[in-house]
Amino acid sequence: MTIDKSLLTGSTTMLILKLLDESDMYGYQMIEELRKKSNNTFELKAGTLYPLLHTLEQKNMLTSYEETADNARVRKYYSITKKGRKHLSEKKEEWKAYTSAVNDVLGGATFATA
Amino acid sequence: MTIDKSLLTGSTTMLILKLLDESDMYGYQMIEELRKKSNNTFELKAGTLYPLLHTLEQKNMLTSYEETADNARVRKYYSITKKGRKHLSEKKEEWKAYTSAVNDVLGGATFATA
DNA sequence: CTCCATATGTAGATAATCTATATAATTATA
DNA sequence: TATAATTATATAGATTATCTACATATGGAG
Repeated sequence: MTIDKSLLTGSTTMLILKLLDESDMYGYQMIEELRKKSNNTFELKAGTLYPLLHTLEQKNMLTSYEETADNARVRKYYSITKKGRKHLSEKKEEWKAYTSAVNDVLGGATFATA
Repeated sequence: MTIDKSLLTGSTTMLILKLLDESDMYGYQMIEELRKKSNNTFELKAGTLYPLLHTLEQKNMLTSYEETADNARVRKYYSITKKGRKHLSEKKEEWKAYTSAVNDVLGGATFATA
């Protein structure tokens, strides 16, 4: 298997797809969810997320629809597609291979469990 | 602890420092070592490595010296400094925190061990 | 002698993310 | 009720890491 060179910088895409694999969400909600699930490690910026969502939609990994919340505020929900799920699955494999390789260099099994 | 935003793209620096933490090496050797230790996952390019080594030397994380090999070829060896070791230690902590956070989002303990 | 591996290096391109800025509605606060 | 903070989406421009491509030169194999 070939590791995508952009995996390091591209892990944000994987995380977004993972969130949407669990349920449809709107942008602002993704930022909050990512922050919570990672124990405040990820503070994804709006300026990073929205262009990324637009790109993923163009690539047919996501579809979107607008929905009016109780308070009459309009939110844009995103839904993962079959193509998006396939991409997520591939990225997860790459992530495992990459972290495993880094841990090998950092000292093998002794490091990862330290 | 705050996670360095450039950790994703910056893991190459950590890996280079780790190699030099074990023994002095010259550039070409680092590429080979990284490839071997990672089971061919990392194919670091010369165009990535050499400018990176120069930058790390400027930042006093490394020092260098030239040595003539048996075959009369001159090699430029790099040695890690105290400052470099401190930086490596910090990067390793960030790496652990980051991968842990990603794995949390990807499904917690069930993912990492799957 | 020619080709390949070794060895170091720079320039320019690409891509991911960030900061800064913009807009606007809702909710909380004084 | 005015004002500030939060919610919500969006774009432009800057930064940075890495890559590809190119340049140079030596040593060893055929």
